[in-house]
Amino acid sequence: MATDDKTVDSNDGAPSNFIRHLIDQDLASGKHDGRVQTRFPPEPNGFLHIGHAKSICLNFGLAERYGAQAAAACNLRFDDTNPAKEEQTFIDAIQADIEWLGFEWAGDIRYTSDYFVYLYEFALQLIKNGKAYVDSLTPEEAREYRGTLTEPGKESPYRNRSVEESLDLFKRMQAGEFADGEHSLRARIDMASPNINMRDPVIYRIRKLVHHQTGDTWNVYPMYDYAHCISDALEHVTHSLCTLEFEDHRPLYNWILDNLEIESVENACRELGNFDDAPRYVLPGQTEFARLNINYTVLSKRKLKELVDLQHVSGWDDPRMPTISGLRRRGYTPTAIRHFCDIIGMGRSDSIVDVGMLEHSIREDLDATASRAMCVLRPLKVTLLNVDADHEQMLHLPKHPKQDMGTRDVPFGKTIYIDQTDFEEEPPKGFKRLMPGTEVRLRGSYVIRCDEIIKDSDGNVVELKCTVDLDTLGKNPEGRKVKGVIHWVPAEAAIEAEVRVYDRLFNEANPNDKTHGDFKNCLNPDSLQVLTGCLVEPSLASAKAGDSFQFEREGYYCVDSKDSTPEKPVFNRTVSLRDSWGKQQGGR
RNA sequence: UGGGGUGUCGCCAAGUUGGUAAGGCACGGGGUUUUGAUCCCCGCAUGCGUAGGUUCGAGUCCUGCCACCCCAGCCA
Repeated sequence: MATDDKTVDSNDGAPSNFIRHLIDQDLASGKHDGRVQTRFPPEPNGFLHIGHAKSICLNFGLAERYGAQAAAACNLRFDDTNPAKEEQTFIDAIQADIEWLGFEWAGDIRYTSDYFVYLYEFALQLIKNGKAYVDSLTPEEAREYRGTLTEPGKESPYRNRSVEESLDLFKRMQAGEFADGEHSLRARIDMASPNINMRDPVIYRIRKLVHHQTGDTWNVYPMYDYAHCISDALEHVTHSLCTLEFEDHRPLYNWILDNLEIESVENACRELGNFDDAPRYVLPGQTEFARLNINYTVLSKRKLKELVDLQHVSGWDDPRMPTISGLRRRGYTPTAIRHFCDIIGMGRSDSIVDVGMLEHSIREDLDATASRAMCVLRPLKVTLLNVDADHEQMLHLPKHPKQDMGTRDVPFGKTIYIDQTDFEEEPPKGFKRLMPGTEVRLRGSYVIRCDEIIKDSDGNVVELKCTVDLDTLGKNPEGRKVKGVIHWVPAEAAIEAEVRVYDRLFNEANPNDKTHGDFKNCLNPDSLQVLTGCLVEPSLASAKAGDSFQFEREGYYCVDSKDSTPEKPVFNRTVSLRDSWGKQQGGR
């Protein structure tokens, strides 16, 4: 372990970052008494995507990293303050995704709604202390009073309403006496603040809805800015990490906590069992980092939801989606996703990560772990002239070229299939596969020579007749070099399969760029190519849903977890192999 | 003269008291190879948005300028 290495941690290869520096400083100064408490706070209004994975890896990763030297842990808290948009199904999916990624949250799952009673009591306290008031402006009026980016806002005529009246109105708001939008609870801060978030922000609104966790208990629901900081405080979080767009909210985050009676927050935290062993109570602090952007994809819940709703994809878990569940179904592994999150780093500048980084991560993992197999995508029949029709020979091919993963059986006989693209009657320069009169190696088998081409009436090549050099199994032919190696499957034993070849969902590097108009204009019409009649080697008969393989010379594929059956197997292409030949030929 | 941020290689990104630009991806060139894969070598910023200043010395300090991002939901 290179202890003198300042930039790269030998544990995971992740570069250091400003958040780790911050925590190191806080640990050194004793600010939080040696504790590191983070939290991952998703709103259950959609599926998690790779951008959330960055946050998950950050928050849970920090807990893992500092677990040895500090009392470090990461909570999972569903930020469920808006019953209009949230659903239990999303809660279940989010939980499953985090577990799949291999992270463990501390203790029970938390919900902001667990704290509704405290939040309500604190609101009463703010009102009593003159820090909040019930406003009765309509939402439209409130917008007008708020001012603009360059002009200050105006104070609401209800701003100086008595504490008693606000108290009464707020209680009646919760009692259900008013309709949505009739009143709101606002923090009394500064309508002239250059930071719009500080212009008496609404902290409670009326929402007469059934909540997925609390049912019909509440008629008022807290706003994010109010609920989030307090929830962090109640969980005794030390470092509250969020994305850059919340930077302007930090003053409000601090204002709320600073204007609450600290003993009451402390007591609530203790009551919840989150402040038992720490030597003293310390308020959390917010730190922001840049959210993830990846080219050729879109990472906004709103846009992903739109693709699902408009059926441009089959669902949140469509293998083309950058959601955790989509990537999982595509064949991505937790290892690859976590490695990706490590290598992209953590910064504060807006950036767009090359999707090649993601592809590199999964290739790296699958190259090391996936069993090899042969699959012919576009079959071309090959009859071996000097092999008897009843010839039966079992070949035992290694599952992996470098690691000892055992072998797989592939029968060899008179008739086989190769891929149409591995034969060219008029080959381009540099082509080293099968050509008329030339030889090529059948992977794991013999060298064959093409003697005859059979075509149909349209001139299409439909069959090749070849001769086998019987003295080339496991050894090179004498006196000559055979450069090409192509994959094949036995005609009799091969299994027919459907292969779904996925490509990037968008054709433009930045679908979010307004110059393209709506992002859906950038959709790649060829993002899914369904190939039927593909032939896979018989060893794949035992493949289970989700199993990954490298189809040699093609790419990494996995058994589709939804549509594949033993009778009709379906494979998804996770990612192609790197292809310098294809690139040289002008392919992507 | 609204506020808050960010600018280091094509893309990410280290760079912690100023001491003479890590690493990864991509790309290019070689080698090994029964996967045109993997793997292994080599190459890839006299330069850190820009113009000045301080200093023996600046990506790191100071000043001005420029570009880009975020904020006017009773969304998060």
